[in-house]
Amino acid sequence: MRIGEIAGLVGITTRAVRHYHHLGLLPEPRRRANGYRDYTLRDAVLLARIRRLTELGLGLDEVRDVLADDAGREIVDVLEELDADLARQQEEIGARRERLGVLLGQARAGRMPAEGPVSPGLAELFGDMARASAALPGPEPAMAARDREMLALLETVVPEAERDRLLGSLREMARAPGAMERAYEVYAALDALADAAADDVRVEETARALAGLLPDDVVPDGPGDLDGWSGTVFFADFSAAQAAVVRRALRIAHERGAR
Amino acid sequence: MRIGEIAGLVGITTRAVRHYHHLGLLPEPRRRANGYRDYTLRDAVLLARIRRLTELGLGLDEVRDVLADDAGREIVDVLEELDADLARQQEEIGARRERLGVLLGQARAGRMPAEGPVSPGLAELFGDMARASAALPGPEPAMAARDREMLALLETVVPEAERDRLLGSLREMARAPGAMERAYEVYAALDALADAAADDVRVEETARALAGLLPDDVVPDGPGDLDGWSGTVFFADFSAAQAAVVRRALRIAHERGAR
DNA sequence: GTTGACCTTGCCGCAGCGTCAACGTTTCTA
DNA sequence: TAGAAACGTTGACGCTGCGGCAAGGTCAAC
Repeated sequence: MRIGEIAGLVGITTRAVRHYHHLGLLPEPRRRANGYRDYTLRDAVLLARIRRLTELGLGLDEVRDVLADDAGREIVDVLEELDADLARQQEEIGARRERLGVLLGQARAGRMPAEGPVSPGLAELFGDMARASAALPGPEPAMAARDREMLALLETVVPEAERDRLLGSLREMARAPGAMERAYEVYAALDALADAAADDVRVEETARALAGLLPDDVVPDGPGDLDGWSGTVFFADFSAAQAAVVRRALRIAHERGAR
Repeated sequence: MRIGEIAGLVGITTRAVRHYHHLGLLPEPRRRANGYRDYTLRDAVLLARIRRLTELGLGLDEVRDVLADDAGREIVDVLEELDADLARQQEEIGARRERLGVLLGQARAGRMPAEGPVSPGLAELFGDMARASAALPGPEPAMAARDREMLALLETVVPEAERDRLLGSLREMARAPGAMERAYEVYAALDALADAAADDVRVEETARALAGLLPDDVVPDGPGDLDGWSGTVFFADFSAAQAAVVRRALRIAHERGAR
């Protein structure tokens, strides 16, 4: 048989056959006078075994191991490991499909947030925001979108355990009567401070309003938390007045928490 | 932020961040005086979106598509396609695990055939052979192992539909009373002809015995089927007498089938 | 001053082949 | 009998999503 014939017989490509030669999985057969490889039925038998093994999901080096040792002992280990691996993959895919299903539900309903895929809990919070915003006159404050971005970032940043606690606090806050309306007032007030200086007279009252919204347990451990690079980065595209509001609000909330 | 800081914040590696730059997924940020990349919070937000999307299983070019068009329309298509893809993968893996489970059962019972993984039906046939052989005195004829190899090859070679029919015929044949014993007599007789010439006196009776075992529908369409290269390959390491037996048996079975 | 932890660009490697390229051989057809 | 189509040969690059290493430059701390 020539290479095309054996490949067609076994149901693989000639390229794969040569690849197996290259890897030493299949010994090079004798050559004809013209240099063509000349295969026998035994090669086909071997190739068929290789194909069956690879179709199970074994890597080519594992195939080589299995073909090499006739112990019949090691193959059990390889197969068990492979099965465990496949089981893990199945679970992973299942989890992904679950998240995907939620996202697809949002996306189909036209409620795919611009922030990209987020957890169900956060998606619900964003939905509440959308409803609250729709009930208010005028366009949504830019700061609201910024806040959602920050929350989406926060969600991917914090570890799992803390994430649930944090999300819980947020949703609890959002469910408080009138909280959404007050939040949107703060957003609007912050928008109004987009070009203001740090000593603007509106800073203090906006900070108080913001502090009134913050749950105690989403406040960082100390007000010094936003002083290092994280602070400069965090406020990178805030106006001086906006930054001042946030700093002041955190300080107020922190003092309140300390009492 | 420097690259290590943003990478740590978002939970990816610096290498990945640079990779995203290279692919144009994430715009290169400004550089500091020393050449270091200087990231902002917006970059972190973007990176977090990228991470969430890749964790869903999107490829990086799909991520780029999703990030690029704000239509919100295309993302539904991408997600649906992805979900369908994942569903297909799950089914594939499930099928593989099923086959693997059968194999593991065989392997754990020490009944892993030397021919490698085969279908449950063929495995059962091989099991019958093993039992029949164990009940007979002496070692198993080499031709029996050769036959199993051929059957395993045949199984991977023929298309699905025909495979089931063929396996059915084989198992029916194997269940006929005394068939296994007669088969092993033929194997032994063929072994005995390993060095014999084509005109050996034992050829005719062995061929008759073999023909008596063959179901009509596993006989090739015509006896000419084994005359081309497939014949020379098929008989490549048969002795002249063994080849003669098979040819004669096929002819007998074919004539019988024609009547 | 020197260590150690950063940063820079750039290139190789991975699995399992697909896909040219550039060329020789065989076989079918006009 | 010539030419084209369909095979074969070796060799090399491409794909995904980065990891890892090399050979430096930079910065803060001891």
